[in-house]
Amino acid sequence: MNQPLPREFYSRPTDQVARELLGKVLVHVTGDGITSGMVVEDEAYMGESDPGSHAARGITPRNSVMFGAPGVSYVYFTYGMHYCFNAVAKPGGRAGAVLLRALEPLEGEDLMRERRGRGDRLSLTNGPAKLAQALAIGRDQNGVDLTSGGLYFTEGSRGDFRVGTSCRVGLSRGRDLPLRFFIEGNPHVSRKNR
DNA sequence: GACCAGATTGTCT
DNA sequence: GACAATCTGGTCA
Repeated sequence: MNQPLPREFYSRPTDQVARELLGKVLVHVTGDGITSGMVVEDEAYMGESDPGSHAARGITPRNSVMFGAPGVSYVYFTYGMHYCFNAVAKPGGRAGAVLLRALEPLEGEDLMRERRGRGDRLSLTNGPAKLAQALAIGRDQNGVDLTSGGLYFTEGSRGDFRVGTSCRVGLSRGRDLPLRFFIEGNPHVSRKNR
Protein backbone atom coordinates (compact mmCIF):
# COMPACT_ATOMS: atom_id res chain seq x y z
CA MET A 1 0.00 0.00 0.00
CA ASN A 2 1.37 3.37 -0.96
CA GLN A 3 1.75 6.25 1.44
CA PRO A 4 0.14 9.67 1.02
CA LEU A 5 2.34 12.17 -0.79
CA PRO A 6 4.20 14.36 1.75
CA ARG A 7 3.42 18.01 2.36
CA GLU A 8 6.63 19.04 0.60
CA PHE A 9 5.08 17.85 -2.66
CA TYR A 10 2.44 20.59 -2.35
CA SER A 11 4.81 23.30 -1.14
CA ARG A 12 5.93 24.26 -4.65
CA PRO A 13 4.64 26.47 -7.48
CA THR A 14 1.01 25.62 -8.25
CA ASP A 15 1.50 24.97 -11.97
CA GLN A 16 4.38 22.61 -11.27
CA VAL A 17 2.35 20.63 -8.75
CA ALA A 18 -0.54 20.45 -11.21
CA ARG A 19 1.73 18.98 -13.86
CA GLU A 20 3.25 16.42 -11.49
CA LEU A 21 -0.12 15.37 -10.08
CA LEU A 22 -0.93 13.76 -13.42
CA GLY A 23 -0.54 9.98 -13.16
CA LYS A 24 -0.84 10.09 -9.36
CA VAL A 25 -3.72 8.29 -7.67
CA LEU A 26 -6.46 9.99 -5.64
CA VAL A 27 -7.80 7.73 -2.85
CA HIS A 28 -10.83 8.26 -0.62
CA VAL A 29 -11.53 5.83 2.21
CA THR A 30 -15.10 5.95 3.56
CA GLY A 31 -17.43 3.72 5.54
CA ASP A 32 -18.87 2.45 2.26
CA GLY A 33 -15.50 1.33 0.95
CA ILE A 34 -12.50 2.58 -0.95
CA THR A 35 -12.69 4.53 -4.20
CA SER A 36 -9.64 5.62 -6.13
CA GLY A 37 -8.64 6.86 -9.55
CA MET A 38 -5.62 8.04 -11.50
CA VAL A 39 -5.42 11.77 -12.19
CA VAL A 40 -5.64 12.38 -15.94
CA GLU A 41 -6.61 16.07 -16.06
CA ASP A 42 -6.28 19.09 -13.77
CA GLU A 43 -5.92 22.87 -13.74
CA ALA A 44 -3.76 25.28 -11.77
CA TYR A 45 -5.36 28.27 -10.06
CA MET A 46 -2.80 30.76 -8.85
CA GLY A 47 -3.17 33.48 -6.29
CA GLU A 48 -4.37 37.05 -6.46
CA SER A 49 -2.60 37.68 -9.76
CA ASP A 50 -4.73 35.06 -11.56
CA PRO A 51 -8.02 36.63 -12.74
CA GLY A 52 -9.67 33.21 -13.08
CA SER A 53 -8.96 32.15 -9.54
CA HIS A 54 -11.34 32.42 -6.60
CA ALA A 55 -8.41 34.05 -4.83
CA ALA A 56 -8.23 36.91 -7.35
CA ARG A 57 -10.43 39.23 -5.34
CA GLY A 58 -8.80 38.62 -2.01
CA ILE A 59 -9.54 36.37 0.89
CA THR A 60 -13.16 35.57 1.75
CA PRO A 61 -14.73 33.01 4.10
CA ARG A 62 -15.31 30.72 1.13
CA ASN A 63 -11.83 30.68 -0.35
CA SER A 64 -9.81 31.10 2.85
CA VAL A 65 -8.35 27.58 2.72
CA MET A 66 -6.59 28.52 -0.54
CA PHE A 67 -4.60 30.99 1.53
CA GLY A 68 -3.81 28.42 4.23
CA ALA A 69 -1.40 25.49 4.46
CA PRO A 70 -0.55 23.49 1.34
CA GLY A 71 -1.54 19.82 1.21
CA VAL A 72 -5.10 20.58 2.31
CA SER A 73 -8.31 19.95 0.39
CA TYR A 74 -10.42 22.85 -0.92
CA VAL A 75 -13.98 21.88 -1.87
CA TYR A 76 -16.40 24.49 -3.16
CA PHE A 77 -20.04 24.34 -4.14
CA THR A 78 -21.20 25.95 -7.37
CA TYR A 79 -24.12 26.21 -9.80
CA GLY A 80 -26.46 25.31 -6.98
CA MET A 81 -25.77 21.61 -7.29
CA HIS A 82 -22.13 20.74 -7.91
CA TYR A 83 -19.04 20.24 -5.78
CA CYS A 84 -15.50 20.60 -7.13
CA PHE A 85 -12.38 19.27 -5.47
CA ASN A 86 -9.03 21.08 -5.29
CA ALA A 87 -5.71 20.42 -3.59
CA VAL A 88 -4.12 23.51 -2.04
CA ALA A 89 -0.62 23.78 -3.52
CA LYS A 90 1.75 26.73 -3.45
CA PRO A 91 4.98 28.00 -1.93
CA GLY A 92 4.62 29.55 1.51
CA GLY A 93 2.85 32.87 1.79
CA ARG A 94 0.82 32.68 -1.40
CA ALA A 95 -2.61 31.42 -2.43
CA GLY A 96 -3.10 28.63 -4.94
CA ALA A 97 -4.85 25.35 -5.65
CA VAL A 98 -5.08 22.59 -8.24
CA LEU A 99 -8.56 21.72 -9.53
CA LEU A 100 -8.99 18.03 -10.31
CA ARG A 101 -10.95 17.77 -13.55
CA ALA A 102 -10.85 14.07 -14.45
CA LEU A 103 -9.80 10.65 -13.15
CA GLU A 104 -9.52 7.16 -14.52
CA PRO A 105 -11.38 4.79 -12.13
CA LEU A 106 -9.19 2.20 -10.38
CA GLU A 107 -10.79 0.88 -7.19
CA GLY A 108 -14.47 0.94 -6.23
CA GLU A 109 -15.90 1.44 -9.70
CA ASP A 110 -19.20 -0.19 -8.69
CA LEU A 111 -19.46 2.12 -5.70
CA MET A 112 -18.87 5.12 -7.96
CA ARG A 113 -21.62 3.99 -10.29
CA GLU A 114 -23.93 3.55 -7.32
CA ARG A 115 -23.22 7.10 -6.08
CA ARG A 116 -23.57 8.62 -9.53
CA GLY A 117 -26.76 6.69 -10.29
CA ARG A 118 -26.00 6.69 -14.00
CA GLY A 119 -23.22 6.53 -16.52
CA ASP A 120 -20.79 4.10 -18.03
CA ARG A 121 -17.15 3.78 -16.99
CA LEU A 122 -16.04 6.64 -19.21
CA SER A 123 -18.52 9.16 -17.84
CA LEU A 124 -18.03 8.24 -14.18
CA THR A 125 -15.21 10.65 -13.37
CA ASN A 126 -14.54 12.71 -16.52
CA GLY A 127 -15.46 16.09 -15.07
CA PRO A 128 -14.78 18.04 -11.87
CA ALA A 129 -18.28 17.70 -10.40
CA LYS A 130 -18.55 14.08 -11.52
CA LEU A 131 -15.40 12.88 -9.81
CA ALA A 132 -16.39 14.69 -6.62
CA GLN A 133 -19.71 12.85 -6.63
CA ALA A 134 -18.16 9.49 -7.54
CA LEU A 135 -15.63 9.70 -4.70
CA ALA A 136 -18.19 11.11 -2.23
CA ILE A 137 -16.34 14.39 -1.82
CA GLY A 138 -18.55 17.17 -0.49
CA ARG A 139 -18.79 19.90 2.10
CA ASP A 140 -17.38 17.63 4.81
CA GLN A 141 -14.12 17.27 2.87
CA ASN A 142 -13.40 21.01 2.72
CA GLY A 143 -10.23 21.78 4.64
CA VAL A 144 -9.17 18.20 5.40
CA ASP A 145 -5.49 17.28 5.47
CA LEU A 146 -4.34 15.32 2.42
CA THR A 147 -1.22 13.92 4.11
CA SER A 148 -2.74 11.94 6.97
CA GLY A 149 -4.80 9.27 5.19
CA GLY A 150 -8.52 9.05 4.54
CA LEU A 151 -8.48 11.37 1.55
CA TYR A 152 -5.08 11.59 -0.12
CA PHE A 153 -2.93 11.32 -3.23
CA THR A 154 -0.41 8.54 -3.66
CA GLU A 155 2.21 7.49 -6.18
CA GLY A 156 0.85 6.01 -9.42
CA SER A 157 2.09 2.92 -11.21
CA ARG A 158 2.50 4.33 -14.68
CA GLY A 159 4.98 6.91 -15.86
CA ASP A 160 4.69 6.32 -19.58
CA PHE A 161 2.50 9.19 -20.73
CA ARG A 162 2.82 12.54 -22.39
CA VAL A 163 1.56 15.71 -20.73
CA GLY A 164 -0.60 18.03 -22.82
CA THR A 165 -1.28 21.68 -22.03
CA SER A 166 -4.21 23.89 -22.96
CA CYS A 167 -6.34 26.79 -21.80
CA ARG A 168 -8.62 26.33 -18.83
CA VAL A 169 -12.28 25.41 -19.13
CA GLY A 170 -15.46 27.17 -18.04
CA LEU A 171 -14.01 30.54 -17.04
CA SER A 172 -15.22 33.98 -18.00
CA ARG A 173 -11.93 35.59 -17.01
CA GLY A 174 -8.37 34.35 -17.25
CA ARG A 175 -9.29 31.82 -19.91
CA ASP A 176 -6.22 32.65 -22.00
CA LEU A 177 -3.67 31.24 -19.55
CA PRO A 178 -2.25 27.77 -20.41
CA LEU A 179 -2.74 26.29 -16.95
CA ARG A 180 -4.69 23.14 -17.82
CA PHE A 181 -2.74 19.88 -17.91
CA PHE A 182 -3.84 16.43 -19.10
CA ILE A 183 -2.52 13.03 -20.14
CA GLU A 184 -2.44 12.93 -23.91
CA GLY A 185 -4.58 10.23 -25.48
CA ASN A 186 -6.32 9.18 -22.27
CA PRO A 187 -10.04 8.61 -22.99
CA HIS A 188 -11.10 9.91 -19.57
CA VAL A 189 -9.97 13.47 -20.28
CA SER A 190 -13.10 15.63 -20.15
CA ARG A 191 -12.66 17.65 -23.33
CA LYS A 192 -10.55 17.63 -26.41
CA ASN A 193 -9.59 21.26 -26.63
CA ARG A 194 -10.50 24.91 -26.27
C1' DG B 1 -21.21 15.73 -33.48
C1' DA B 2 -22.54 20.80 -32.16
C1' DC B 3 -25.34 23.88 -29.83
C1' DC B 4 -28.77 25.33 -26.29
C1' DA B 5 -31.62 25.72 -22.06
C1' DG B 6 -32.65 24.39 -17.40
C1' DA B 7 -31.56 23.01 -12.83
C1' DT B 8 -30.80 25.28 -8.09
C1' DT B 9 -28.28 27.62 -4.08
C1' DG B 10 -24.20 29.62 -1.79
C1' DT B 11 -21.57 33.66 -2.07
C1' DC B 12 -20.34 38.25 -2.98
C1' DT B 13 -21.57 43.25 -4.53
C1' DG C 1 -29.91 40.53 -7.07
C1' DA C 2 -26.54 38.60 -10.22
C1' DC C 3 -23.66 35.07 -11.12
C1' DA C 4 -20.94 30.83 -10.79
C1' DA C 5 -13.73 26.69 -11.95
C1' DT C 6 -20.94 22.32 -14.30
C1' DC C 7 -23.90 18.49 -15.88
C1' DT C 8 -27.71 16.68 -18.21
C1' DG C 9 -30.98 16.08 -21.55
C1' DG C 10 -33.03 18.01 -25.41
C1' DT C 11 -32.89 19.45 -30.54
C1' DC C 12 -30.95 19.51 -35.08
C1' DA C 13 -27.89 17.56 -38.27
